Amino acid sequence: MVTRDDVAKHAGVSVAVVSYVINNKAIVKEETRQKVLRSIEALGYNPNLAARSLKTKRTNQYGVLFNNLGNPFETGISLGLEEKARELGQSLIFQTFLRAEEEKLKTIFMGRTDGLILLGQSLQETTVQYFGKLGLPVYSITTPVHAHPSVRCIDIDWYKAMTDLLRHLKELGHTRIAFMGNANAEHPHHVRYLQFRRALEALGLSFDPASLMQADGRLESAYGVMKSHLADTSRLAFSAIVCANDLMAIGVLSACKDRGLAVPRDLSVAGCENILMASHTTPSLTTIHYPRRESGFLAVECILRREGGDAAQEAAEHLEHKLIVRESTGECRA
Amino acid sequence: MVTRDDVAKHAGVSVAVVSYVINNKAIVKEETRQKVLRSIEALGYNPNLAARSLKTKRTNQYGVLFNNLGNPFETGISLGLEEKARELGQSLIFQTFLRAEEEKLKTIFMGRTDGLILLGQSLQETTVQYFGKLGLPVYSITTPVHAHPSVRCIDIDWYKAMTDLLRHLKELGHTRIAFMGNANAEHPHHVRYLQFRRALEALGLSFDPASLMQADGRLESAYGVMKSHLADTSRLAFSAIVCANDLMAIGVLSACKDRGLAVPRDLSVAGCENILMASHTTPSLTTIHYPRRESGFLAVECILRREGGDAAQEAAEHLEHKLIVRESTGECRA
DNA sequence: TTGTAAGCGTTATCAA
DNA sequence: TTGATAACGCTTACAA
Repeated sequence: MVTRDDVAKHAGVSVAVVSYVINNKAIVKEETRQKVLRSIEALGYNPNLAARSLKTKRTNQYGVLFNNLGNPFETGISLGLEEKARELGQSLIFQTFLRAEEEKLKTIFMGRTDGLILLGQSLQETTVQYFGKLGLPVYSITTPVHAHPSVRCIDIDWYKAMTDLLRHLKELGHTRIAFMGNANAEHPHHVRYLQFRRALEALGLSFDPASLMQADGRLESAYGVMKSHLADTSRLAFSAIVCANDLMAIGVLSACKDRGLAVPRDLSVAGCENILMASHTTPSLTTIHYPRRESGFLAVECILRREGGDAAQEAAEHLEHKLIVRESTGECRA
Repeated sequence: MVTRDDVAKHAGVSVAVVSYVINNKAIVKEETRQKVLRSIEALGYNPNLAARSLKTKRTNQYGVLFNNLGNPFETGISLGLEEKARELGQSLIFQTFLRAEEEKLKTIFMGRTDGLILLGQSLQETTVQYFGKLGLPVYSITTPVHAHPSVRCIDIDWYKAMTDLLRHLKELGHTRIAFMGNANAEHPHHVRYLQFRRALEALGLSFDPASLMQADGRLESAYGVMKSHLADTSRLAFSAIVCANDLMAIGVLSACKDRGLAVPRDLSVAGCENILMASHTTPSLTTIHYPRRESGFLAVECILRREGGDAAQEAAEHLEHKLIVRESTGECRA
């Protein structure tokens, strides 16, 4: 390996000067600077990042915890994260978050990371404190970590989003609207459920608890839940269903197809997130667009500047959702 | 930050002993070992990974270069990589590969990586040599880097896979079969195209050059190409089409739907890879299953053991594809 | 079985 | 404007 010492020797200067040149300290005489640069080029030298990190206490690496990269929603955010990180000269370490291995995070990231970005997880008290003590900022996309105000959250305004979607359904004549998703407090979809309920109420519609379809976010899960629901029920208690994400909506579509239910004639189906597939299903899916790339951008920008909560929150307010009306929602005929 | 020195002081031993304990050197007396462990626990100590890397020249990190994580195929492989890496205590740095920034890889990964895993890219001569000189192994999934035998490639046997698929189509009576994909030599789909042609020939079928539909792998691209092809053509010159990946096949399905072409009645459509969506389109998609997770496993296992080419190649031969017949292919009626 | 001390490749302080 | 040199936190001979 070519080290800075080799460069110094080759250029006939001291090791310090090489450092100065690399780090663009202005003090170096242009002539020596060129000499050093030529040596760097000639030897093919690249600074050892581990050594630099050790000295500077800065890694230019961030840990990204995801639940399931197979979910195009998380993937979309990751793409935004990666793009912005690269632009700003930062690297990302991607890891599946496993609750059982939360403790390991401390070990894995020690001295290797300048902060953490969560894609919907809720860390434990002690973990957050640990990183806080180390001065490592933690940002969360989509899921507020209520217990820890130090963890900043980046998300769209789900109340507004749900209001847009429900108003659309109401205008089509729907009054009995179901919800599919995981409504438990620890789940990332909890916020969506809560705001769905709030928006529903604000529009003067009531919610039948029996119309809460618990599914875990995966397509197969939604498919299974809907299929057995349709098997058990002679007549649906709702004319429209809002799914916490598009994957589940697609699962619902599949189940309806299997059971001979026509969408949107017999049932209107809406998703959230607007993943690519949402526009290529049959029928195509009405959904709420979530600015995934932009939220990734924002997270990296904020964490790099270590901006306090206010700035992040303010920026997050500019994260705009958008109602996308397609074929899967139609007039209520029931 | 708590360092090893703090632990040593707290436990009343020398720094070396702390290291011995951490690295499980057997020589430490059980009593002192416990004492040290208690101190580690009490202080909440975790070894600084940058410092360790600097000393040991081992990072337990691997760089993963992808083209587009938005593609579920790459995502699937990444999930396999991540799962196995975590199991083996390794971390992954994910980066989009940009040809224009290939040079930067040397800088970004210097001293921070034990090797590179490519998801379909072809690195330049100099880059490969650079990493070779550093002793960093490079593995490629799906795309052989012909110029560099040192870069090991992990892939399924596309000749066999295409033969299975084409035999299926032939049995349905198809003789005029189109191909959609990027057939250029540098593109990851090139292998699929080549083996498609070989398999076609081996089955005694001929290929009409006009039936090569160039699309870049994305759904939208395929959709556009197919749509304009259908607009320009009064009568299709083929009765079946094989797409180099499922995304494009889904785009073709969309285009057919838009143009009022019934699949598989008017046209049989097949994809490759068997992504999740392939079983949820209308009609569902006939395709070749690619063991994405397994190929990710294999890549990490091989790169960790720094296994030579033969072992990797042999292992890769156990990577089994599988023909999945669904609704999108049917009897030839033309 | 434990301790001392020399590095790993940097950065940064302080003199020169 | 440059050059010594002391860290950074760790591993690992080698000595004790």
